[in-house]
Amino acid sequence: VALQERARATRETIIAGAAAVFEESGYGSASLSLVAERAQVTKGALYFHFQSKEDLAKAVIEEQHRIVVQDGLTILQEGRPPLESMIVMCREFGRRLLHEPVVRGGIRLTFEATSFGYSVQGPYEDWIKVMENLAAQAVAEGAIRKDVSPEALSKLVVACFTGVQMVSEVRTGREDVMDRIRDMWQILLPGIMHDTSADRVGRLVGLIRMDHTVPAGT
Amino acid sequence: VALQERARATRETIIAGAAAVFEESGYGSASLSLVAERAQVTKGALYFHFQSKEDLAKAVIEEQHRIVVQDGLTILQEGRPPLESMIVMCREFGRRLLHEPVVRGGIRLTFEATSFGYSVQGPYEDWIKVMENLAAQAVAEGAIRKDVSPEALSKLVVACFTGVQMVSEVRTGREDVMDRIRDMWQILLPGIMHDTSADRVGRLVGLIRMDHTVPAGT
Amino acid sequence: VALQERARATRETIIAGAAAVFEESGYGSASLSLVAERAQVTKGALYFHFQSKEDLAKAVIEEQHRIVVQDGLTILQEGRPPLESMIVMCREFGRRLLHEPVVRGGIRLTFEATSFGYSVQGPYEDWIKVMENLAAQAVAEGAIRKDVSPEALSKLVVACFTGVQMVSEVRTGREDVMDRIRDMWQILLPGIMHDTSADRVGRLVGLIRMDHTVPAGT
Amino acid sequence: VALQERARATRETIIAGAAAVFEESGYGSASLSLVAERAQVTKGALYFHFQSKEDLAKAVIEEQHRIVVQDGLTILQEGRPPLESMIVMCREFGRRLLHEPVVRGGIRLTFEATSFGYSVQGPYEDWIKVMENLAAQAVAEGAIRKDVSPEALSKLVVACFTGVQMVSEVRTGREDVMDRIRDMWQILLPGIMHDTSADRVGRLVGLIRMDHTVPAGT
DNA sequence: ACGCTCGGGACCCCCCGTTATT
DNA sequence: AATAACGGGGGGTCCCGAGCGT
Repeated sequence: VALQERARATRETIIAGAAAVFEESGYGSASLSLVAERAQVTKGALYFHFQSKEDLAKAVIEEQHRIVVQDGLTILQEGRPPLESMIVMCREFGRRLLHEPVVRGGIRLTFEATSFGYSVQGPYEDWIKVMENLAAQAVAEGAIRKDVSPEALSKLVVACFTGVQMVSEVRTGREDVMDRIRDMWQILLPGIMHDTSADRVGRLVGLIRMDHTVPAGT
Repeated sequence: VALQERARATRETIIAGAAAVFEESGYGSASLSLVAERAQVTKGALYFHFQSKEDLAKAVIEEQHRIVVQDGLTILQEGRPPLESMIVMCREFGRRLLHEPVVRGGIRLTFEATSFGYSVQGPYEDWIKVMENLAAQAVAEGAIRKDVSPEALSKLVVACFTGVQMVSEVRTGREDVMDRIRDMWQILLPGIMHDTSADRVGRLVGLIRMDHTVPAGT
Repeated sequence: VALQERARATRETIIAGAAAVFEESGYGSASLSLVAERAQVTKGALYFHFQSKEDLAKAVIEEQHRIVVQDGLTILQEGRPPLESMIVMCREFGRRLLHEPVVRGGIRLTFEATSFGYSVQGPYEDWIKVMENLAAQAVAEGAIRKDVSPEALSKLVVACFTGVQMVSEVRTGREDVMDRIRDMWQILLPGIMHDTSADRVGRLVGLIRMDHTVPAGT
Repeated sequence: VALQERARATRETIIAGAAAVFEESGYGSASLSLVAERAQVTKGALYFHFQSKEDLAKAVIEEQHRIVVQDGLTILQEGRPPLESMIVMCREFGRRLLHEPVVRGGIRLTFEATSFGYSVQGPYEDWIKVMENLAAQAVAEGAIRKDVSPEALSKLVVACFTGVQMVSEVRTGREDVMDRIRDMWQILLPGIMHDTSADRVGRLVGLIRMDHTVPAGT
């Protein structure tokens, strides 16, 4: 098992290196030589753990998805009100994009998935589904107005978050991403909430702060 | 001058071919050989008009920007109410993404700009600025509520549109992009308008239909 | 004829530029684009005057040969003693190598003649023949000993000069070429002259000084 | 270690092929494809052993230098009189130029070193130094006259040999190189030796014959 | 006559993603 | 899992000619 343990560690090192290189260069422009160098591994090791460049890219995406899903589950288990959960999930995802290279690389690969043979529909459907459930609960609870379609809202939240994060990347290298996420909810909430008092909106928006601690574990 | 005319035509053919290839494969995985083949041009011609692959990618992005800016100017000249202009701009951009290969390719390249050496901040700032002006006018007019920040709103609209379009690409190959744009405004408008009556909101959202004709010229 | 005059000037400009580029890069690594740029001429002009890269290289060699032959004739017409003529010819060739780009380029091309299809035997035979005649005269005159073969001596002088100049190029960028030519004769003369008194040798060697004027015309 | 052995063999095969191609075409006109073909190796192998064309050219030069230096050491160890050693070294170098492709290629590259980024001063200084030591010893011994400068003589011998060999290459494809080397010493010796009797000179010049065996090993 | 614009293909060097062999 | 080697294009660009001005 000691060997297996070492293999697992190597594998993760490679994924981390690959994520970094893919994030910088994109799939097509990334070179496995550079990945090997970054991960302090020979190409032989690389090909021992992954069948191909595609395979490696998929592994990065999957690892990224795993991390984000794990974050989501943690939040769900905290038993917050559903609308609050939606907001906190965006916050945590934003944080991962700021600090977790694997997530950064995975996200870039997600939008280059046609460069290799990979469908990223699954992860998106997953995330939309989670948001839709929360939205429906929030409507049932009365936090969100009854004339708001949970389906349309969930899709919008996911899309809007995606765009906010990407435009932040392009404009500021994601420096302002947390601020933009807060602005997003600041504008979205008055359009969907039942009680649009500045107080209630402000309390929810206030959940998005940069000085919160990152949840432990990956 | 006949020569110059031929050269211009060749250049445009190449840009069109390049846009198509870049859209399919992304920057790094695109091959100039394929571009040449697609554009029915030899590498010699390609080399005559563009110094490098980077140069070609930049030309595609710039051509895309040119088209979109032109669309925006046309809309501004139609003298619509500002909020309506914002919505119509999104609609027209969406249409371009559906039907104009150069715009599709340019947009993909925009998000891979770190693969080659190019800053795409400019175009984004431009677009945000236009939106901000319109938003400020709409606030002044009374269409948008006074407690909505034109700055934050414009950034959100641009980011949200970006995300909507990208997620639509990933999920449905952009088949549902016009619907998602309509949903976006359907949810945004009640949060920012002064008069949120279903009637007023509905009339604005109704501007986004697929059966409108595309404005002539590129 | 005015046009022809312009053409001739252009042609010579091109040869000068080509010589410079060939000297720096060698035949194979030289690019006609760079030649055109150096000569401030378009590729069209270049191809009007020369059929091919080979053709251009040959033109440079021939121009170089023409210059050197012209120098030789001038020296012969000065009516010096034959051994003195041999020495002065080496001196003048050395000067050309220091100051005349066409000669520098031509010489480099001479030793890369197998890279393009060109035989440089002719120029060498010419030069050896001239030297052989002078050597024979010097023997007849009694300046050179009778047991020295004019044939062998002439070949050696040409070869030795060639080597001296090339090694000087490699070692010092030809900075010390005149000194090395003087050393060459300093060592050669005592082995071939009839009267090897330091005085006579010194007088001949003294002909090689850098402060002489270059013969006018090219 | 078996692997390393194979790699070493491959590397040497490549160098040999490269030397042959460089000799025929010169650096700039040589193609790595042809090198690979000649050496019966794929481009991948070539890239594995050498980083670039420049790198390959340098390796050829260095291998050539190694061979020649080795020859020189062998001769020094034979304990001949110094002047004889100088002559025998020229003879052996001449033989290498006739029969050893790596040396032929290396020498051509030496004079095209500005085509790639390489300084060949080192090898020349080395050789001059060796010759200078021998010349000084010969002067001390009384074989060479005291008024001959070892420094100037060594430079001339190296330069003269270089020229003799290059002119022989240009004029006869090096067919007559051994004869020209003999002529060179035939003319040089009477100018530098103490005892210029035909007997002594003839015995030394007689060392240069083509029917001697080549020293074993490379 | 002289020259330039534009484009045609053919490689070239590089190096990449991959596979044997050990 | 490291060493060694495989081929196949990758982007680039070179040499050159067709066609049009002047």
